[in-house]
Amino acid sequence: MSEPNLSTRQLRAFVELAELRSFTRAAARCHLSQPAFSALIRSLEQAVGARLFDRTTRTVGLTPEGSLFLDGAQRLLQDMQATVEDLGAHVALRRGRVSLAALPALAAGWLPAVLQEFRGRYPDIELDIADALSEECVERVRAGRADFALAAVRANAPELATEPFCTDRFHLVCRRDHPLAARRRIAIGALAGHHMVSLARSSSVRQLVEAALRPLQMRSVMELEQLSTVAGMVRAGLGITVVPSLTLFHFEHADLVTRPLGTPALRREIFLIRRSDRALSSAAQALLALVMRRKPGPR
Amino acid sequence: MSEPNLSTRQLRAFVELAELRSFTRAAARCHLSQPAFSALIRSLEQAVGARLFDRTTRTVGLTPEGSLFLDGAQRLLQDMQATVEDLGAHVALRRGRVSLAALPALAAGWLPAVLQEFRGRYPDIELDIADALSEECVERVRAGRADFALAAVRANAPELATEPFCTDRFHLVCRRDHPLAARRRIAIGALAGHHMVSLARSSSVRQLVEAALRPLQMRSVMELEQLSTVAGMVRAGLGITVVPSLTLFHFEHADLVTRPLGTPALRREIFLIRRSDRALSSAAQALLALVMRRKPGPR
DNA sequence: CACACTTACGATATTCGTAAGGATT
DNA sequence: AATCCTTACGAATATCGTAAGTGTG
Repeated sequence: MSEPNLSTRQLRAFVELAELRSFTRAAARCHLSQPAFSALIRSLEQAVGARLFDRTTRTVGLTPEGSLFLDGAQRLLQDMQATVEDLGAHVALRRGRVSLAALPALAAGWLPAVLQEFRGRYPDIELDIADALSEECVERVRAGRADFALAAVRANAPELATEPFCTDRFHLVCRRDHPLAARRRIAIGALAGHHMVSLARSSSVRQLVEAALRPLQMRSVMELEQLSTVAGMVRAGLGITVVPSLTLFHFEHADLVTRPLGTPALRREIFLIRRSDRALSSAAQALLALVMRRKPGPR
Repeated sequence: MSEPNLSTRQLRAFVELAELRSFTRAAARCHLSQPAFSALIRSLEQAVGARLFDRTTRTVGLTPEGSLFLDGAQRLLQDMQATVEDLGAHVALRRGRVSLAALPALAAGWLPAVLQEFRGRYPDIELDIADALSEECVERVRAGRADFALAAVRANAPELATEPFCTDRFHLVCRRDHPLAARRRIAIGALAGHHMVSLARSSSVRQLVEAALRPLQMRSVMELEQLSTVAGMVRAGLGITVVPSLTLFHFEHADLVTRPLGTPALRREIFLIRRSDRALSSAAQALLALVMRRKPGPR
């Protein structure tokens, strides 16, 4: 009853014929022989159940019903073209949106250069970046608010997939004039007895550091929130600290030195979290590809 | 480049699959075998140049691009259906508009019953009726402001076609106590010497009456605009008048009698005027058919 | 008779359904 | 093993182009 089977070819043929008022010329524009074009128009008229053209052998003109249909046909063609082009723009990465959640350590130090390259390549794709702690990163992916995430924990929800992304070595940071600064590699035990400046106990870095140092205990524990504060403390000679390599940019200062920690190396793992039940959009795929290609190497 | 050839079948298949998330069930709804349905979806994906579904063997879901396209596909289908239905409504005379221009004599006396029948049959078709003198009737058709017209003149424009519609006998109207009222048929010559009440010289009725009576001259000529005024004058005994039969309803009064005039009958012809270069809309065709069927017979 | 659309018809392409294949639960 | 989608393939259908037909100026 209400399921006419029309094709864009029919509609385009109709519009061309309405404008050119000549089967011969309209057929040429549609790259069809004139009889085939004639049949196409006939099939359209049959599909919509109305005679759309009055053909005398000498002249072709729209019927009143045809005039009525012309508006709709043009609108439909335009809408269809716009819809398909919009889709194409997304596929071709000329448009779109990608959302990424990442640990602040990654978001501040490593990510900006990646995003700059991404924006240079796909200037019209919107970037939605969240710097969040690992748990919130995972939650954002789970809730669909992020296409994928880089976090320091594995996801345990069934609809989420976790894969290793990179490893992050722990480093000792101390003043250049500190005794430990003389060594190139430092074993964990060497930290014993030194004053430590540390982040708040809730921070994942702190938890990982504590776990790595165990059973060593820290001396003069602090509860700082910001790594830049830690850096200030260390620079002032209040102690040493241990941080993952991705955060070392906070400590780039002439008075400070950084040394890899542990043999074998002490490290934490960063994971890539994504939904397993939903494909990534083209834009997200593109960002993911770039992220993987510019993955930080082991340092 | 920008001419994707989509069909409504593809769009409908796409929407069904997006909703049912099952090739098997969606194929059934589309009355297709499952492999044929699968091919249909594949052809759509190829046409728009994007993968729209993610198929694992166990589950089917839209890709992000597919979600994007779903809105457009649904909108397109709905618009197409509405457009075709609107066209169908016009063809089926459930909707539309017809414009008719007719002489006041026809518009007042004969037309109302015709329109009433038309409206009874096609209650939702808008009627645009103009009562106008013959020249304006023709002009309205020429300008496209009327689909067709009933007038007392032939059209001479090349894009207009004129065909006879009906003939309109002239009648004498006089008081019942007038000497002429005694006769059943009255020759033209019998009018000589009687006082005449007449319309303005510009009226077509007046011109036709004068031509018909020639070389007889009228006595006590008046310049009235309205036939109802003429009727009043005749009733008052100021004279007799001659009018075409279609206007006789103005003179239906107990004191008045009407008599056919002339042997052979004195008559004017009413013509149907329409454009020859443009077809009539379905609504106009329907009204025309009814008008022809209820054509006034010779009286 | 020249032009423009329609009809006729054989050739080509597309689309269909059945049957077999492959992957996942 | 059962389910679901894809691939394979012969058959039915649709569409195409050439050529002949028809009506009009």
